[in-house]
Amino acid sequence: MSDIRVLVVEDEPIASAAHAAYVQRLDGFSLAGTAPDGQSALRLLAEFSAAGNQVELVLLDMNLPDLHGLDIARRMRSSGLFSDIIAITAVRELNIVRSAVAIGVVQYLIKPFTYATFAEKLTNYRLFREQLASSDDGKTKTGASQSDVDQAFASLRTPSELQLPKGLSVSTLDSVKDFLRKEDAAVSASEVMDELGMSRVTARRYLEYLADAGSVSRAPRYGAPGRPENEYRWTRG
Amino acid sequence: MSDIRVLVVEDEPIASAAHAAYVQRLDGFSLAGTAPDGQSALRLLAEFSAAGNQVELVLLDMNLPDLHGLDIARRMRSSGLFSDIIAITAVRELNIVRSAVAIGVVQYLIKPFTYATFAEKLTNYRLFREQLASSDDGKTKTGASQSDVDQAFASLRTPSELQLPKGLSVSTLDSVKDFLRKEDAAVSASEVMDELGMSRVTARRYLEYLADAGSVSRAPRYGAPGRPENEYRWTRG
DNA sequence: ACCGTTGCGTTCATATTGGTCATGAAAGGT
DNA sequence: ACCTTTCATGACCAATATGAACGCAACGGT
Repeated sequence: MSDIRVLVVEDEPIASAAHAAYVQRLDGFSLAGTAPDGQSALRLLAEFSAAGNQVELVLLDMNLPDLHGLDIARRMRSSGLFSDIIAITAVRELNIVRSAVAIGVVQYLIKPFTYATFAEKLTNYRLFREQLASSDDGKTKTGASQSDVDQAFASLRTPSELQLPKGLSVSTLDSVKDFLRKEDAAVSASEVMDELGMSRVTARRYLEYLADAGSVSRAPRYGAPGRPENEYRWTRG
Repeated sequence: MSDIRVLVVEDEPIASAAHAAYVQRLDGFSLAGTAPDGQSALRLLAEFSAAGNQVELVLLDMNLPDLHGLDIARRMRSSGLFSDIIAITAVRELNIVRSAVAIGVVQYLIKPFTYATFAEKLTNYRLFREQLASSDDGKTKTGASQSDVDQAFASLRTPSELQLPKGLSVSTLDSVKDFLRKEDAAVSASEVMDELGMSRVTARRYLEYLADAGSVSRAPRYGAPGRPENEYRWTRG
């Protein structure tokens, strides 16, 4: 099966490069191009489409200099471009999620996100496509059943857990990530301990994992007596 | 919360009446109208929209005398109508499912279906909307997290309790659900075991199923030595 | 410069629970 | 009655947060 062609739409150069690198790193996907704003994204999509080289998936940042992501999606649909869309946003507004779903957004990523989260969403999307393709290749004359469709939709939600190192759990990692995203400032292990009600050792283990994974930066905090305390700051996005 | 306004688009009079009756029978939904073909559906939608009375959900048959369902959906998007769509079809073609998803079809029903199946899909959709509304009503300053969004998508796409997985029984599930609803606080598997007199394994299996189905939230309970115990809290209703 | 003080980093054993498997009982079909 | 299927159970091993103990790095006086 050929790769899924992906267009990355993102105005910040650093984030754009990161997302592009993520795509190339993932099996089953290939990068079709990148666009820094809505106009060029629409132009690129039209060009690819005219060349019979349709982009199948768009990673669409919702906050762009010229157009809002929802507007871009609407214009895509108006001009007959029906690529699938994964929305990426930093704003935490759930009410735009519904509008997004209505125009065919299949997944929703909240910045900043780790590579693991990114890979999970795209892999789910690929599984969704593969299930649709495999159950309908003409061999069975019965065709698709309701449960086939349900199963395909189910793979589009998020059960595919990534491989974490021994000793770490998904839900705890999520708690820590959510807390770090919420705090703009750098936080120490003790602060995470107090806020989430876990032990210092546990908090530090997860922060250290995130630091190794590159999602957070780690720096010592000087000025107070005692051994310097590490502080962690979210850097993804 | 006000009802979700639904438009039924279906050419066969008998089926149309049945679907309309189904909608009226369901809590949380009200029937906005019915249309026998694509043209009148589009006209009705435009009229409602102009009257500030936008239809929020369209039950769209894919095989209509004048237009294919996909075409209707495309024209809706082109004319700025962004109601959500549940597709209904008798043809068993999975490859059009992907196109349908790209234009914002949120669910897919294959004819013939029972009322139970119908109710399941619409209820999932309603829960999806409610979750988006509740997590974003301005009370929490943290905003939405990735897991909130994931949860909402899960309830949209998880086939819920109609076909129970092997090993689960309806009556036991009801006991567990009743107990969870009664308790406002989060409960652990052990507490369910003690209270309902079942084994821990059984209690955990049902709680885990409800967590996957999106009816309860699951979070580890920190603070005590030993492996953290999961606690479950009812989130529906 | 040196040294005691301070408080976090790091390691390890421990306490509990999560998860799986084979078993047993009960229900349903033939 | 016998067989098949289904669901709950107990026992097992694996997983994961905790607390204590020790080491380490900067601060602040001497």
